[in-house]
Amino acid sequence: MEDDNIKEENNRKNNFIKSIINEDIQKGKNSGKVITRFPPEPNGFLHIGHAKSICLNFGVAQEFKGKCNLRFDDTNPAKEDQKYIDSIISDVKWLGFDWGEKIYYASDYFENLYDFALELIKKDKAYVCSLTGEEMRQYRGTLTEPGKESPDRNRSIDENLDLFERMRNGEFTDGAYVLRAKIDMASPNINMRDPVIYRIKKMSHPRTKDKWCIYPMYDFTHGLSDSLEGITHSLCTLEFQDHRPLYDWLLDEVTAPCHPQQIEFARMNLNYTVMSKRKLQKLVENNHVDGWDDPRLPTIAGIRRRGYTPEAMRNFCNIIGVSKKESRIDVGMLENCLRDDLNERAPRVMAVLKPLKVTIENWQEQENSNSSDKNSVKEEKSFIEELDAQNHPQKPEMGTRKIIFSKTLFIEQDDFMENAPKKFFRLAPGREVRLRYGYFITCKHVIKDKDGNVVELICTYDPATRGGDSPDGRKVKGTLHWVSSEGSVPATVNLYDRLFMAEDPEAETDDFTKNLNPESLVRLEGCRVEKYLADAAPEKAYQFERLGYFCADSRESSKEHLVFNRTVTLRDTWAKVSQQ
RNA sequence: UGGGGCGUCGUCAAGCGGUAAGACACAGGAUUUUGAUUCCUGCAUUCGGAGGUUCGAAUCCUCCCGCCCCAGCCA
Repeated sequence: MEDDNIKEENNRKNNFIKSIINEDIQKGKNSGKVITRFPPEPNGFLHIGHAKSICLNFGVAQEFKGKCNLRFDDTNPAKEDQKYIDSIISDVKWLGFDWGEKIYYASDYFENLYDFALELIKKDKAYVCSLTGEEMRQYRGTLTEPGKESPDRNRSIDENLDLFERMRNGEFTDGAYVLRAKIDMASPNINMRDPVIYRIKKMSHPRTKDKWCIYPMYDFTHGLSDSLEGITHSLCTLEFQDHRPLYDWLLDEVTAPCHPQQIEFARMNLNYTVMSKRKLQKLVENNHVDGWDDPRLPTIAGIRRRGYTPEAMRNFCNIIGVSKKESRIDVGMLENCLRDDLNERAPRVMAVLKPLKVTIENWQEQENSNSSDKNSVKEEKSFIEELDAQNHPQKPEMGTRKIIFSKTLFIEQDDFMENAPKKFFRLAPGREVRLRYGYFITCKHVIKDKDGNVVELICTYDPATRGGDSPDGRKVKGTLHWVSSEGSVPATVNLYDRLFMAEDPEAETDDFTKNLNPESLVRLEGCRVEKYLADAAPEKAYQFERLGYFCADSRESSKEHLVFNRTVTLRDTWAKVSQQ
C-alpha cells in the first residue's frame, strides 16, 4: 500500500486545475490552504464518472496537503434516501479515500441557509413570488428574448419577510410561493433571471425529518455550503459553468465566511456504456441488468463486484487526466489499467471453462514402474500425482502450490482442433503439447459422439517430461492449462463482456437499449477449477492462466456452489490472428 | 439566431512565443512452461480552417467552421 501510494504520487499528472491551485498557493491566496469537497446528491448509486471527481477532489487535497470533505447535497427530499447515503459512503471508502472524522451534509446548514435568505430579503435582493410554474416559465423569456419581471418583484421587504416566515411555518401549500433572488430578468444568462432559491415541499427529509417544509435549491445551497466549510476550490462539471455567476453573486451579496473559487472540468464518458443516472436507472428498472451492482454496469458497486481494484480505478482516473474537453474514453484504457494492476497482484491458478475430457492411456503403467516416487499416492481406483505449480512466475515470493495429475484430465475445448492450421500451437491429432507444470502429452485418438462432436481425447504422456521440462531439449509449441478430475471442483463462471454493442449507445437511436449486447453475460455451468479455489474470498482476484482474471462473486458464490466472475480477459493475440 | 464552453495522432493528453511529451491503441522484432507478462523499434513536418503580427506561432490578433451546455419550484 505504501509502495502503491508512492507510485501513484509519482505518476500524478499535471492538469489545469492543479496549475490554478499552484498559482493560488504562490500568490498566498487562502493562506496557502487547499480544501475541496466531493458533493454527491444521495439520489442514486455512484458510477465511474463520480470516481473521477472523487479522485480529483481527494487527490488534489492530498497532494497539496489539504483536505477534502465528503458532503451530501441533500436538499431535495423527494429524490433522496438513506440507502443512497450508505452506498455512497461505502463506495468512497472502497476507493480508498479518507474524509476525516466528519461527514458533512448540506441539510446541517438549513438554519444558516435560512438566515442567509433572510439577509438577502432584508437587502431587497430576494422576494417571495406567487407565480405558478407555468407562469414562471413564460416570464422567464427564452434563450434569445429577455424575461419579464414578476408582478411580485417589488413586494416590500416587510411583506417578503412575513411571507417567507409563513412559508417556513407551513402556512402554504406546495408551489404556492417560492423565494427568488432579485437579479436581472434581462440577463443573457438565464440562471440570473431571478432564480428560485427556496421552494415549499411538505415532505419528510431523510435527516431533518419533518423539521422543514421549505428546502433551498442547489444554486443557493451549494456555494454557501462551500463557504461555510471554508472550501477553497470548488470543483464541478462543465454544465455548471453558466451557474458560476450566480455562485459568485450569492457569495458577494451575503456575509459569507469566504468566497471559494468554482472551477469546472469535463465529465468522463466511456465508450460502449452509458453513464447517466437516468439511463442506469432504466437498465436496472427494466431488468436489462441484475441490480445496481450488476458487474456489467459502470457503477462503483458493479465494477467492484466484477473484480476491479481500487488501485486500478485510481490509476485510471489519474491517467485519463482532467481537462475541459468533452471526450469519450476508450474502455480499452480502463481495461489496461486493470490488467496492469491485476497482473501484479493476482495469483495464477488453472481452470477449464469448457472441459474436454482427456484420458492418458499409458498412465496406468506408471503405477508399477514409478511407485517408489515419494510424490505418488495410491488411491483406491486411480493413481494420482502431485506436482508443483508457481503462484506467480514473475514473483517467486508468492510461493507455489500442489496440483494433481491423473489419468483423467480436462483441457479447454478451444485448445483442440481436429484439422488444425500450422499456426495453431495447441493440441491436434498426432501433435504434442505441454500441460502446464505437468507433462508433455500427445494426442493419439479422437472419440466422437454419434453427432460427430469430439467428446474425448485419448493421449499418451511422456514420463520424462515431469513438471513440463523435456530432458532431451525437445521443443513443443504450445502450453495448455488443464485440470484433473481429482484435482478440480465444479464451478459456474460468468463471462462478462461490454454491455453495449455501439461505441455510443445513444447515437442514431431513440432508445439506447436497442444497442444492448445480447452476449454481455454468458453463464457457463460445468466448469472445472483447481481445488485450490474452493475457498476463494469474494472479490479477490485470481488469474485463470491463459483465460483472464476472475473473482468469486460476492453475492452468489459459496463453498457449496462456486461462482466466478470474469473481470477481464488476458490480452489475446491469437484471437486477433485466428479471426483473420 | 442570446449567453457560456471546447477544438493538438484512432482514443485520452502535455504544451503557456523558440521550432509537437507521455499513455492506450496499432505495426514490427526479442525473450517466454500463460499465443500473458517483460523488453526493444516504429507511429502528428504538424496542432479545426483562413489571414495577420513576429527572426520565429499549437501558443498572440482577426475572421470563419464544427461540437457541447443553458429556458426544473432537479443536482
